[in-house]
Amino acid sequence: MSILDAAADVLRCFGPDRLELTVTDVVALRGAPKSSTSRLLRAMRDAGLLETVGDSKRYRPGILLFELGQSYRAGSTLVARAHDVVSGIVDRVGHTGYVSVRDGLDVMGLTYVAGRNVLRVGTPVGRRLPLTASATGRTLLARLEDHEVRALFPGALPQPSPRAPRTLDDLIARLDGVRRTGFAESDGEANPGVGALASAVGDPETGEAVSLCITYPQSTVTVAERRQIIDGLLDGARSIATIMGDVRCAALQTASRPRTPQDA
Amino acid sequence: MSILDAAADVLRCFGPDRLELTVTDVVALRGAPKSSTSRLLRAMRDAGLLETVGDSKRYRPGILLFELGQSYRAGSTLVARAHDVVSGIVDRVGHTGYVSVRDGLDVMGLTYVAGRNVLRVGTPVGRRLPLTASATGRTLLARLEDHEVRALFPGALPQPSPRAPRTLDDLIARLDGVRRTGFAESDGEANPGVGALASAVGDPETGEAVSLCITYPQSTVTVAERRQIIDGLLDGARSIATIMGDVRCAALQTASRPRTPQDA
DNA sequence: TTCAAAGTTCCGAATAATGGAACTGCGGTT
DNA sequence: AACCGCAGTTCCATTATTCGGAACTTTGAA
Repeated sequence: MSILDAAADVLRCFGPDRLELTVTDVVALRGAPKSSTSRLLRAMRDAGLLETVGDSKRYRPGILLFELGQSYRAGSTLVARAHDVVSGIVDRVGHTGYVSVRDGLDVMGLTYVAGRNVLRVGTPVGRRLPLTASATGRTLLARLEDHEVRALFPGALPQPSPRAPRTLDDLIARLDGVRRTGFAESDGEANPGVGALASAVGDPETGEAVSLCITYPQSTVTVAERRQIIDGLLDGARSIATIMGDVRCAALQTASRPRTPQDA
Repeated sequence: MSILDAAADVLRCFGPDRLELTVTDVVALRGAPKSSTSRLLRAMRDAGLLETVGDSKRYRPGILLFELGQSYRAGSTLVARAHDVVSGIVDRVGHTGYVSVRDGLDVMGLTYVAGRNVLRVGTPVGRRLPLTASATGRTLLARLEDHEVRALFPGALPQPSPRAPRTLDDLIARLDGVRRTGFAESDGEANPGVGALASAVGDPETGEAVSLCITYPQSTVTVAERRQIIDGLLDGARSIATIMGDVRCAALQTASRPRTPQDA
């Protein structure tokens, strides 16, 4: 194993729940000898990948990584366009929106637009959601072929919530719904009481795909608003798909005018 | 030079203007042999530090770095507190605010709160501003001893704008003003037509320090608003300083009631 | 098809990484 | 004060990686 892999491995030890790590923490998490770990962490600090908190002992990701994280977002015009669309919908309906991408079996929030409403859904930026149990995740899965989806889940489906799809066949059926209607809906799956509507677009050039999502406390959303959100998402996804030449965009399957509200 | 330093060096080649890089780009930027560079970039990709765009050729920072960048912010309760304070001021005055930290001779935006006003200042998150030519930078410099400031600038001062301090003595005089009044003001320095007010606090425990800043188009700010912003910043900085036990906070020097508006 | 530029692979030489053991520094305890 | 235990660091010979020049392959344009 190269020291680079080891370094990346160390970086992966950090997370929302592990913001700072000591040498022994990393030893416990990775099982590497402590001499190597001690040297590695110091080398990473000297290189600027990590910082020591205060004088010493505890390490955390360096500001260099923060800076690069920013350019990760900026690097994608697809993300920027999606963000603009979501932003417009948020302005109209007042609910919170965000843009996210698939990473492995999770979906990760990239950008966030706070709504005007008093009851707001917290920022999902940098947070992971299970791919199968979120509207946003299913819109991204719906862009894959069924056999690709099956290949992603060789074992049992993760079951983070009772309302999430239980079996692979269950999931595939819902993905089919997403492909027909152009959007996906979550009904308090990832967070109880929180609903979400989402639609995905991709850039065939680079292969990247993002999901546009609006979330809201389920108690506060009206039927008319739901309709408005769906229309906004579909129109937005469609316009981006047209610009980028994304033929796989599910929203394109949907005629621009009439649409039957149908679970997806 | 260890491969870790080389890798960090490569990461530093990315920036707002250089979102994607090829092997030859990196060769040109770092002067390293292209065989080594080719291998290095691939190793970094295999480790997950970089991603290749589309199928190949161009590299950009990986999602791992984005994720870590998020926890950089979340790791600091000081940043969170500062963000809350700034957020409150933004709610009251409608202008844009942000929280930033010093990194070398620059100041870097960490969080951003968009104002309600039509004329908004764009997001500075992940952006660098020169330390000497920004309100935010000078509040952070004012926390250092004069000799430490002199040590930071062995050569001539960077002169990004005609309104920025020209000489070291000039700068030190202004820092003294910051220490007395508790805040710093920028008068179209970093961006023409854009004013800013800032105040800094630190956490003596960890040694980290952040600057709270409100920016606005100079044409739209009234005298009363300016007063309101300054009061908000000073009160906020003072309350955080009290919680954290930061005796060096310049805002503490200022009595809670009367204050003479004075450039800083 | 040809060509130049960009990228990759190969190689021995040079360098850096490894992990066990010994060492240091720091609290807390007897 | 001396002792203990824990976290972290340093040392060392061994081992494995990395290095950069040159040769090779791929790419994209003419």
